[in-house]
Amino acid sequence: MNAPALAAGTLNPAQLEAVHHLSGPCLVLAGAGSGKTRVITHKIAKLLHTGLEPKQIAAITFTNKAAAEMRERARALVGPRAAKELVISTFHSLGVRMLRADGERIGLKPNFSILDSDDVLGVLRDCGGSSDNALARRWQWAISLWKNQGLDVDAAEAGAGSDDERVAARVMRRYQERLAAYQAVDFDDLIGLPLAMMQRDAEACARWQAAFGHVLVDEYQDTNAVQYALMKALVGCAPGSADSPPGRTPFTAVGDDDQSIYGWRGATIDNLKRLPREFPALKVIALEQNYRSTGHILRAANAVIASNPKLFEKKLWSELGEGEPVKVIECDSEEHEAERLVARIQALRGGKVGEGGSMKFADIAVLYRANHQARVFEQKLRAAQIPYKVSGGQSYFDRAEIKDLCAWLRLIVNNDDDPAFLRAVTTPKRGIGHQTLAALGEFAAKRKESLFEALFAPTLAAALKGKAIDGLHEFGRYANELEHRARHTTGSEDAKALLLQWLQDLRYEQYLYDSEDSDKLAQARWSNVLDFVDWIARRCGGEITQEGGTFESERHSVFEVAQTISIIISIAERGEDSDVVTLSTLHAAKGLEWPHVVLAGVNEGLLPFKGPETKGPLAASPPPPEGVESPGRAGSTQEMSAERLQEERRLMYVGITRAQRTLAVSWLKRRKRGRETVAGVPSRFLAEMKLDEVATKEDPRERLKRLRAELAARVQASEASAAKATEEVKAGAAT
DNA sequence: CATACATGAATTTTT
DNA sequence: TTCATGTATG
Repeated sequence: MNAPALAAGTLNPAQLEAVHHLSGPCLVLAGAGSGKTRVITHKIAKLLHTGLEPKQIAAITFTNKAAAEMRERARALVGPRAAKELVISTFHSLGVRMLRADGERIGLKPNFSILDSDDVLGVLRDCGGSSDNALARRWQWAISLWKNQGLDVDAAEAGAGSDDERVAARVMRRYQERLAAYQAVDFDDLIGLPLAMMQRDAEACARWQAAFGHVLVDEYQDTNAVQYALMKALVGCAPGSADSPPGRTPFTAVGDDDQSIYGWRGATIDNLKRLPREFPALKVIALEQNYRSTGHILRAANAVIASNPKLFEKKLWSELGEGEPVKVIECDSEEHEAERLVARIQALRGGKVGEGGSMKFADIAVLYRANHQARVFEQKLRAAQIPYKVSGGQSYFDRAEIKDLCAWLRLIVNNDDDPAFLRAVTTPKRGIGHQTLAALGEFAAKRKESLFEALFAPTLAAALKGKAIDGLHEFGRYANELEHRARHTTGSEDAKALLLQWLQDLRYEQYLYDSEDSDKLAQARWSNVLDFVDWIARRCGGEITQEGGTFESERHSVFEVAQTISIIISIAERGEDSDVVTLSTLHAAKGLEWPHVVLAGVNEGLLPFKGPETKGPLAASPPPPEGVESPGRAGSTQEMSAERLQEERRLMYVGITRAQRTLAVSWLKRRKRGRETVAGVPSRFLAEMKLDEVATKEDPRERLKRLRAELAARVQASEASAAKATEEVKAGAAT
């Protein structure tokens, strides 16, 4: 992917300018497919060349995947030694690094733990005294948005406009107290607390400002207010250092306002608007040559985005020729859409669409607005025996069995991590039930201690029955022992032995088989667990055997590895190289590209998305009074806000610009709405694409072929399922 | 009253 | 797909 059309090592004039502007603040407006990663990596190389140490260069991204990719690209340019030392990390990892080093200055123990969003949800349910998941999730969203805007509890409370918001603010106050008691932080704190630390502690602030000689920020348009503040603090705009500015650290922000699609989670384009004002010396460079798409595709993209107000003028062009016209596909229903799509994929495979010969499945992507749209496509692709993957499927680390084990690791790393304690103490079940834990919780709360600390209090005996106490003590002793061993076990071999022993102690495998009614599922989970063990063990270093020999790498204790666990990337998306069609949401597709792209469900209401009601985190707008019909139902009377519409338009723009060679856009003439089907309206964005040739109707011959293929697929599918069924019966009989 | 099953509805996502 | 709600049954 991202194959540059230029000869290796060559940059176009705009790219060169961006790379060579080293002395001051620089904003690179990188249009889609304009070679932005190239610019960043070349700039890193250039900075090294001018004498900066690798560890003085910070490149900040949003995802671990992007960071890994960037390091990889940099490695090709500057070699493995330098690449390894470059500080290429996400905002969050950088935050962790800062807090582990200096968190104590704001009262955070160095071994604080990081709550993932499920943990947070649990704590919030607890704090709010509600078992309603949906409600807790709204609180979670609201609190996260507040934090992303840099608001603390007091500010949130003061700004709360509705009753719902006041409740959320109250829950937030208790939530923050809990976090402090647990010595835990949530993901948003990983940005906010380092910022607070720099603002409150001049010494640490100066040290971090001196640490970097240049700061690069990728996907700058996705930054939120707090991330921007942290960036400014790092480059020397923090209040604490105003008296002695020895010159700010130069920085490079790279982004594209036309691809800003995360406003709903706190990203703000204000950060782009403010940059020229707050850094008058800012050099703005636009990258407008596109190396990805052909003329028809690019023209459609430009035409759509032209309807948005412009922050910076920018128009993409390419030298790749006109290519194929964009195709519009009209469909009778979602099923019909999926079938026509399958037909198209088969045609592409046969080399009948576009000029190219045999296409790989991996060259094709189907993009849509909302996850649930994938369902029909999956069904039809399976029926046609076309391999596919769905992006954004739940990550490896979301799986229950992995979370179980992570809870144990978190607990030994930070004994005060109560959510981890609760999960670990109950998995596997060891006869410690709700009663016991509730009593322990009350006891701990009274003493303002964590659950684990309370465990060994001599006075606990008064609150609990002897048997319960014994169970708890047994658990506590074991956790302590495990912690001790984890601290002193290094190297992958010993680590693996320790971890396997631990699983045996827990009888975890047995537990999986007991709690899962299908043995097959239990088996799959157990194999996940073993993968996890291997993965941790590998990170403990020591002798590693790889192709090409055996290496001695730096040794880490299991304890150290466990400390980093919640922030580390999931096991790389294995099987990424396999030849499968991609199904993805538009959001998840950002930054990726395919030779052939289909945008599905480009309907009014779906692509400029319009929910049943206007939504904010807490705007679960109360139902209108009896007899009053609220606007914005089936009839599209209620207009969405201009901001919202513009973000939807940018989403469309992102979708279009994912395509390299061919693009098809499909929409539904009829949509199901509850029980009845209603007429579908093509998205306004379709008209905005200003396509001149439109081939919308299904050709009768194509239709015949599709029907025949569909029939064959059904026969095949039923045969396959029959075969599978008999096999399962056989397998069942065997066991 | 609690559990089992069916039915329907569904923004977008990372850390 | 998942999640929550409603109905029917014990």
